[in-house]
Amino acid sequence: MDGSTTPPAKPKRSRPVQVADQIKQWVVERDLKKGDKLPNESAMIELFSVSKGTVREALRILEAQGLIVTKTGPGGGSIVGEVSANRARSLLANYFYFQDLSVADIYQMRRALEPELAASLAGTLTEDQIAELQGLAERYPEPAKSAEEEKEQHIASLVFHARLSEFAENKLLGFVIGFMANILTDMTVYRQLYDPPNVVLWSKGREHQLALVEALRAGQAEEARRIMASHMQIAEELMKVQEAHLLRRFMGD
Amino acid sequence: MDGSTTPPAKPKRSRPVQVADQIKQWVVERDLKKGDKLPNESAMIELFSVSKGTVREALRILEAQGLIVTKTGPGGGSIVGEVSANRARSLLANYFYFQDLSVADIYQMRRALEPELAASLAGTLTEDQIAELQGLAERYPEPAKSAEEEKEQHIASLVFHARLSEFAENKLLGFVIGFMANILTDMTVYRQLYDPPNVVLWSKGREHQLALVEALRAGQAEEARRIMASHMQIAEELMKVQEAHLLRRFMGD
DNA sequence: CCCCTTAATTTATCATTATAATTTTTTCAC
DNA sequence: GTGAAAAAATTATAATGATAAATTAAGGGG
Repeated sequence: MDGSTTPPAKPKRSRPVQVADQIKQWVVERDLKKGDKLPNESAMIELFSVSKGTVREALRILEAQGLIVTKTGPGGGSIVGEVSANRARSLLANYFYFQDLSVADIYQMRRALEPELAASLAGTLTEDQIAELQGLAERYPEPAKSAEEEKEQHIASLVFHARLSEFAENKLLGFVIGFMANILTDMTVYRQLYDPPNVVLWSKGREHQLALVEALRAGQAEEARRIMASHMQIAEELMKVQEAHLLRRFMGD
Repeated sequence: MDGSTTPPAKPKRSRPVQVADQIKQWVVERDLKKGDKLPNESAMIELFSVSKGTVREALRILEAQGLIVTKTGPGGGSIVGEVSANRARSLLANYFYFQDLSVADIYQMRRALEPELAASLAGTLTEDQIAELQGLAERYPEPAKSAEEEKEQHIASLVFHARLSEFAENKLLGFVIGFMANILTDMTVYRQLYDPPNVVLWSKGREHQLALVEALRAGQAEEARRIMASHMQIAEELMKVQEAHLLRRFMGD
């Protein structure tokens, strides 16, 4: 009798999910990298002894997670595809769709992280990167004349921060900051325009960004940290006027 | 009216992906909440004019993202299911699988965030929560006698931090800290045991946790922040001896 | 009233066929 | 020989139908 051969603890997992897990395992065991090929559909059908539909559902699962990319044609099939930052942000945004984040929550994080990023970036950027940041910071030399224009400027400012986060050597730090910039951009794009432009805050924000670029170029870590810290205060004041709850949408890809 | 209003710019998206997007839109438009039912398979086949296989692949995509849960039987079908923290962590871990995080990276984040969490938690916890934390902190009253035992203690300490993160009112802050605790736990479970127990560091770590619980109970935010900050220094020293690169695995669910 | 069996409903899986998209190979003009 | 167009081969994509499995509800003794 083979009564002791415990049928796995979770018979609840559907076959497509099981197959998806097997494929993942297959990839990890062989330490496959970004472009490496997986067996084609018919091979997987034999390999896992399941039907075509099941294999396809498994492949869609892995595709949804960003782990594979599938192409038709000769030499086609599925290949390992590293998860893009964009996809990771979308998937994470789905989680926070249900969590009721507030502007205050996001700024509590930004206050803690953005100065840290600024400090760790000081002196590590190439001249090209510095120039790009400077270009972003200088993009709107005049104060906003309308609420619409202020919105544009606000988004441009967030692009500055997003770009900065991509330069981070610490990928975790970079991802989290970029994710927040994304949320705030999203929120800004879809918000109602009811606030008059605040010229004073705009002006301070711009000065901060330019000063920050200088500090980064000069490799002054602590100065960069200090500037970013006050910049966060300004930015928070600009956002605080908006409603407290947000992110009631699914993000795109 | 039929759906011919959108033959959009991207014919590259496969039909299952398109259907998945349509379902998401369907859900968002109606502002459906956690347990709400979606149309069943055959209804969707009619609704979107696609085959059964296509609908099922779309459902697997949404399921993989944690957005729906599907059950068989009468009254079964798919329902909206809020994305669990666990699933979100898994999906994000897939991203960092390709990113080569180091222990130093994680601790740069922890140094910035854990003290902030501690401070914001001071005075906000119930007596039950405090008691639970104290129980976790007191779990190993004796220094580790073997490397194996130290590993257990280390993991217990991470459980303490993970639990703390769940109490956070700021869900973003809580998620990120919990995610890091997860990675470190994972890393600790699978690492080689080659370091002798470090009694001094262990002792300091334990004192920190107990003192932290006291500060949280007393509502002393700045004291809590200070304690957590030094605790992070200790913890980092304990981890630094391990290899710099990690997370070369897919996480479970 | 309770427990067991049966039925009804819905998803899960499999099998087969046809179609679409790509790439490779061949062919043919020059 | 070269190069471009046509044909063939390969692979995923999509549709359809049939059967299995799971779950709930209903019915029928006891």
